[in-house]
This record gives sequence, structure tokens and C-alpha cells, in this order.
Amino acid sequence: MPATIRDVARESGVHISTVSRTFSAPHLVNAETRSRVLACAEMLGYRPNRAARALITGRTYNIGLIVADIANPFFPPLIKAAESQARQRDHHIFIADTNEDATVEEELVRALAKQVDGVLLCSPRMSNSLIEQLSREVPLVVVNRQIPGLPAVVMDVAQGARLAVEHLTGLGHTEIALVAGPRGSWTSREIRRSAVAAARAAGTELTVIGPNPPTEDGGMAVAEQVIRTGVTAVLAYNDLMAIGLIEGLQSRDVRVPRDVSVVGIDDITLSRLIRPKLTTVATPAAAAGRAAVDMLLAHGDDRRTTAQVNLQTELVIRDSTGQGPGPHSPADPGNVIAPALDGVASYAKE
Amino acid sequence: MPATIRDVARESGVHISTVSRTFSAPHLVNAETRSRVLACAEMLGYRPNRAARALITGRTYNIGLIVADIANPFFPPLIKAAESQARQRDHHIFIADTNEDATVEEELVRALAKQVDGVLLCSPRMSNSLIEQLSREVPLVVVNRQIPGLPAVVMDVAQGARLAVEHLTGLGHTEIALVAGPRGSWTSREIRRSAVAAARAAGTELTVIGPNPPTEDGGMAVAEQVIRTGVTAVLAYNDLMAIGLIEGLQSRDVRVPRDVSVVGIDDITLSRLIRPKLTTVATPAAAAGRAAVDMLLAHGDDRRTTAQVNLQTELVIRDSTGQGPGPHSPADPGNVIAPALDGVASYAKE
DNA sequence: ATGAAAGCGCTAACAT
DNA sequence: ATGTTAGCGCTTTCAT
Repeated sequence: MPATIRDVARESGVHISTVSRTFSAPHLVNAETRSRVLACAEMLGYRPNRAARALITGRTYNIGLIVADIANPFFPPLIKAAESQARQRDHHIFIADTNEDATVEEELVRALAKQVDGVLLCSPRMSNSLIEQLSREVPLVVVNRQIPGLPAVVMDVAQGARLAVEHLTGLGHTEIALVAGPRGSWTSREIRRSAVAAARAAGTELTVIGPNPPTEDGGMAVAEQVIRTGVTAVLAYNDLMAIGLIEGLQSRDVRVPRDVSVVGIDDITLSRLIRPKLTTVATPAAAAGRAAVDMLLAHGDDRRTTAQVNLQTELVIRDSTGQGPGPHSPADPGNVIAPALDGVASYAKE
Repeated sequence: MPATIRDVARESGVHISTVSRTFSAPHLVNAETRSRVLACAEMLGYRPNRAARALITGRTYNIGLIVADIANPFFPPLIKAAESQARQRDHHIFIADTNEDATVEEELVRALAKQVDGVLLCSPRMSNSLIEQLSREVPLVVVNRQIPGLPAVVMDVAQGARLAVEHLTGLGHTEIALVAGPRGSWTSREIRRSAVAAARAAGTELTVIGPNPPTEDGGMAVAEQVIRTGVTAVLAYNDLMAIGLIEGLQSRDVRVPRDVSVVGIDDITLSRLIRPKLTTVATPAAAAGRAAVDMLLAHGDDRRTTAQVNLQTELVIRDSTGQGPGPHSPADPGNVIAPALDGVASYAKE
């Protein structure tokens, strides 16, 4: 039987509304009364029931966090950062996993809507129009997707993909494959768009393979196809796929980076632990989690601030990329920074 | 403005209690009325407000999940499984991260208590007595810890540690180090107890190093110390530490497994991706997550079922362990199963 | 500065 | 089978 506001009121000999004020508007209550009430509350282990409070105030102090796959190493740092930031702001996090399923996403947003002040929708696979509709039912901040008029936190993967392709062409690769991510992924489209443009600018052939499931298996599954295309370099949708691809290539006696260079995206912890260490585009997942929480909570203050935060990405050159068949450009940053040193080529946003 | 029960009542021309019954006790309402109410609800996008419902029923349909570190690769599969299982049972999950801090644990349990039907406390660092006290304030299921009288899901790491030590002694190692985990960890104590016993039984020297932070850095930090002890084999508290240790050893030109064999615990995804592939004790994290949710929810049906689930572990022999200086025993399973095949030596519980 | 009263959205006896 | 009433724990006018 947890203590209620009534227990505290009785114990401290005041009306329940005074107890209420002690917690939600302390300045309105006499200092002496306040400390007495506080003492009784402490003694009884009283904590205001947030759900009851929410019923009348409309603020739950909860946030929904919907991700495609908790077990995908990209997400845990984001989740951790979001939870930490939320708790610092006195909020709690509902976590939910959609298994990359757009239908589940919709259902989850609706299911959580009443219990939260807003939902962080990470890498959604739903249509824009559905997301817009949902955002009318509950405050939404979208992560890894840009939708006109909606607050969003995105990572500049376009920039990252461009750097990656430039790195590869700079190394002399003239035939590159892009292993795409899942259907419905904004990030995958961005990467594709940018990689195609960068390849064209460099006069390089770019073959798109996909869509594919964004997993290690997904990467492994395209190894055969990558080999058949005859490319000497690959940019993968994410590190997990890059790692799977490398496994697939190696098991077919294709060496990385000697025969084929591979670049991933995300810079998950794994990437510097496998051999060869993975060259990859680092995406600031933790920063995204924090930013998303901040945006959602700021939303309360100034109405209709549909700011969009664009977080910078960096190319981290390690050991999975090497010389291609063509002439290599000495201007390429990849040649300047020693791979063994976990070189980071960072570019400010224009 | 989300629709309330009153809107639906008005729209369908019945009293709100009929609407209520339509959702919480459908069999008590006339089939025709029911479908009419349902239709109106559907049309208005009505969903019962769970917080309001909880206020009177006492059931929130929420579960708290408290873990030491979301970003530790051991936890995401557990979290994912728990969330999936919970949702299947129509519950939502609050996630919280304690950063391995016992004080935060206590605070979090209390903060969540009112909004959940129970809390899953994973690998807690608190004292037993504090946990017992908290379990009087909110239903608790403890994971990775055994406390008399409390429902718990544990993994049989004692068995795993024994298998690991036997594997090492079987390979001819006569001086083994145990790299312990964090202070306050039940798992770490279990491993230690069991490893010490197994070593003694085999007439082998076992040096305990620690406690240590259960991270890659924690493992890396003890490399020097491991070398100084002169051991030829190490059992680490978890894979992350084992991996850090291997890095630390390699950077000091100590080869694994040629000079030193290393065994981890957990079998995180990483373990089969690094080189050498890590020999490790596989712990069923996903099964633990599911079981914990099931126990918590079952708790409602039959009162005071303080069952304790003990999940089996397996030794997965890969490439980070090899021949020691002493005579090796041909009876050792490690010699039977080809390391390259990801051999699994599984033993039924006694 | 404090108390009284109404009500947030819902369920659960109790009537009918 | 449905309506009536009370009230879960809390906040918020409105009085005093």
C-alpha cells in the first residue's frame, strides 16, 4: 500500500491541496508548513502518482522511443543517450522495437500515445503521410528521416556517403557497388542519391544492389552478387552489412582490401575490433538520441518549432579500404591520414 | 483532442459504463450494442486511457526494465526479447540504465514503482537486503542474481565457469587467472566460486584479478597484470573484458592463443567476429528476458510463486584457447570439437 | 496561506 | 443487458 496524498495530508494535519502545492508549486505554501509536509511525506515514503497527475495536467513525463531493432548495434548508444537525457529532465522512456515493420510502428505510436508526452520515431519505415497523420495525434520527433514540417534529427549521411565514394575513387577505384539498405529507409535513399552523384562527379561506375535487410546476414547474402559485378570497392548501407559482406567475400577467397575495398556506415564498436578494421562513416548516434529528447521537450515551450537538426558525419579510414586499379589521387584525404591511426577526416557542414 | 469514453458513449447512444464494459468485459454486453459501440470507437479513434484505467484497477500493463548498461552488448538481446514478450502479453516496457550504480538502481525502482506492474532488475549491484525491501514496494523479478525468497532468473554461470576451467586445464594449462567483474556482481562471485573450485579439483593454480569494470577498457587495463602473473590462460568475467584483454595482450606482443589462452563469458555477437574468434561461455540472454517477463506476469495468477529459473550455459570453443605447457587430457571436450566449427559443448544440468 | 469542491478518464459495485 | 453512483490520486479554480 503506497502512501497517497491523503495519508500525507492526514499525517501533517493539512488539506490535500496543500500537500499537492507543496510538490507542484512550493512557493505558494508557507515555509514551515512546507517543511512539515515534506517531512511527513519523506517518512511515509510518499511519491506523487504521476499517472494520476497526468490525468489532470495532461503531462505524463514519459517519452516513447520506437526503434527498428534494439539488437542492431547502432541503436543501443542512441537509446542509452536518450534515456540518460530524458531522466536528467525527469522523464522516463518507453522502449519499443518494430522489427523493421511499418505496420508495427503505427500500432506502437498509437498504443503509446496516451501515456507519453511525445514519441521519438527512429528510422521509421512508414510513409511520410502516415507519419504526418500520427504527428497530429501525438507530438513526434523523427530521427533519421526528413519530413517537411516535422521536427527531425538527421545525420548527414549524404555527406558521409560522398566522402566515402570520394575516398574510394581517390584510391583509384573505378567500379563501385552500393549495397543498399531496407526498403522504406530514408537513410538508404539519401546514401544512394549522394553516392550516385559523387560517383558521377568522379566519372565512376556505380552499381546499386538492393534493397536488402540491414543485417550481417543481409550483407553476407550479397557477397556473391558483389563478386559477379566485378567491382573493386563497395559502400554498404551500414557496418553490420559491411561486416557480413566481408565475411562472405573472405569465405569465397576474395581478400579485403586487397581484392575488394569495403566501406561501412555507422562506426559501431564492432568496426574497430574486426580485422581488417572497417573503414566507415561515423554517425553520432548518442548525440542524435540526446538531441531528439531535447527537441521533444523543447516543443512544449515554443509552439510549432519544427526545427531540424542535421548532425555531422565523419569518414573514419581504417584497414578495409586500399588501392584500386586506377590512378589514385594524392589529394584524397585517405592517403593523408594513416589508416593504422584510426584517422578521422572531418568536414564542416557547408 | 483524443476521444474519451464519453465521446463514444454519446456517439453510440449508450451510457459510458456500457462502453467501458465493451472493452473490459465484452461478454457482458449485448452483441448488437457491442458492435455499434465498437464501430463508433473505431470511427472516433478511441482507445481506453490506460493510465486512467490503472488508477482504479491497479494494473498499469507496464513493466520496468532496469539494466546496468544498455550499451553493453550483453543487454540488447535481453531487452529486445523482454520487450517482445511483454508486448505479446499486451504490456509496455520502461527501460532504464543505471550505469552500474547501485544508488541509481534504488532510485529508479522507486521512481517507476507507481507506473508499472513490476520491475525486472537485471544484474543489480544493490545489497540483498535493499532489494528485499524494494520487493515489498513493487513486484520484482531479479535477473542474474539469486536472493532467497525472491523470484529470479539466473544463468548457470557456475557451470559455465567450471566448463571453461576444465577446458583450460584439459589443454594443459596449470596457471590460470580469473579476471573478475564489478564489485557487487552476483555473477562475478558465482564465477569466482566455481572457477576456484574447478581449479582446485584439477590441481591448478588460480589467481584472481579484480574487481574490475566490466568493459573493454577494464579488460585492457589488466593486460599488464595478467602478463606479470605469468599465467598461460585467463577466464574473463565477460566477453567485452576478454576482448579488451586480448587487445591489451596483443599490443604488448603477447599472442593469443599461442602465449596466452583467453576465455570469455556471454557469447555476444562480437565474439565470433573478432580474430582470434573468442572461446566463451554462451549465456542465453534472450531466454532470460522472456522468462523474466513471464515470471513477472505469472506472479499475478498464483500468488507468492517465488520460482527461480536457472538457465543453462554452454561452452563455445573457438580459437582463443590453445595448448598449455602441461600434458593435455584427451578426455577434454575442447579437444574433441573442432575449434573452427564453432563447437558447442553442452551439458544438461544435474 | 489554506480549505472546499469539481473533475481528469475510467471501472466497479449496485440497481433496475 | 444497461444505467447510476462512487471514487481511484491528483490538480486546480474559487473561496475564505
